[in-house]
Amino acid sequence: MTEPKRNARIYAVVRRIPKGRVATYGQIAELAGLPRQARQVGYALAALRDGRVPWHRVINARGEISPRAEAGPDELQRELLEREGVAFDALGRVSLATHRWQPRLR
DNA sequence: AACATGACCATTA
DNA sequence: GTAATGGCCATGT
Repeated sequence: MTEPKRNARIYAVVRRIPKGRVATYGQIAELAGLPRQARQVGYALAALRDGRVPWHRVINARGEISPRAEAGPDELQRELLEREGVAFDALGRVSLATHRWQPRLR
């Protein structure tokens, strides 16, 4: 219960991202019903301890892997994405136009 | 309570 | 393309 429901909502959205696709923090925030709260998404993912959530599919609006304090997870994230077929350019960026997850309306 | 920090973003110049 | 600015808000000191 140290965990707010808001986070669970965010995790639920991240879990819907299909393999081989990526989503931005702002996109997740909006889909989770928390518009303009992209930072809270990043915070929620940083606090994440649930291994069922594909956190690596969430990148920033520039198409880059957001740099963390420690350099370890960054490379892991890139490797996981490449393994799913997500391509990075020479500058370490993903083409959002190509790989961005576009959920269908309901 | 104030203040700083953080896996962010859109807008403007 | 870069830089500055405002918005957002949980968490820790």
